[in-house]
Amino acid sequence: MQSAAAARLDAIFFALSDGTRRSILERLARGEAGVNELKEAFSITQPAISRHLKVLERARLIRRSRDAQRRPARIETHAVAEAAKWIEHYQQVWEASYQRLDLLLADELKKRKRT
Amino acid sequence: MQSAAAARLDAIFFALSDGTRRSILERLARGEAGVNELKEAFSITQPAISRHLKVLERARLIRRSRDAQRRPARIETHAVAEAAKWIEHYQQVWEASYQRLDLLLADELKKRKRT
DNA sequence: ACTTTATATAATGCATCGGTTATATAACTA
DNA sequence: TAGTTATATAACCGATGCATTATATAAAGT
Repeated sequence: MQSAAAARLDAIFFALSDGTRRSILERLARGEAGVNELKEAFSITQPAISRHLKVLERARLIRRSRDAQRRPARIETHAVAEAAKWIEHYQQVWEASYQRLDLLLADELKKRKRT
Repeated sequence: MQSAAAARLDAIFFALSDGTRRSILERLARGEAGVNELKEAFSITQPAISRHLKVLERARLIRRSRDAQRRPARIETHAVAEAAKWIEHYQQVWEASYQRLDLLLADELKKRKRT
């Protein structure tokens, strides 16, 4: 079984892998919105929007609240920060390895000059 | 039709949405590896590894080269930077909106104090 | 030429995606 | 209670995902 952290990253990156969902997030970053408002902005049906929101909710990229019949969605910042953290860590590991390689090559050059 | 940039982000985030693929990337961040070496590290079959590499290649998260029969994979840094950039931009937009909301609330408070 | 090694591809099975239409539910309104 | 509004859920469809096993290809070695 995967770790819980890995499963969360799965859900987050998967949610971000769809252009419509990223657009929804960008819309929500400017303020909360309900299903109907989003439906207008993206010309797909209401059920399609509801399902996208469910995916975003599963990844905890959004939270939903209640306002009479409306169930406005709003951004939850923690999840995307998790994704950012993974990327950052990954880049650091790569950077470290790249620098080691750099030294290795420099070393190799020195040896060749000597012989 | 989606923009080319959006399609690239789709591919990148999708590639990152699988734990095995992220692990492969982390392994590759420490140095190039061929299909067989990866197969040992992750207990899945060789065709499964080949397919994961294809997904990573499609997202341009890796490049492959040739070394006799081996086709070692290595990290390509540009793609993950694109993902990082989207996240950063998104966070900034959210931050801006959050600050506007802050001001709005502060304003609202002032009004209430006055009345 | 034959064998070995490394990898790719095809065929298959089962699950999930992303959209649709049709229908159900929940919350308010007259 | 009946009607309206906002959203959710179910059923379906065609496409795709991810794993498997079996087979093909590419490059070297003998």
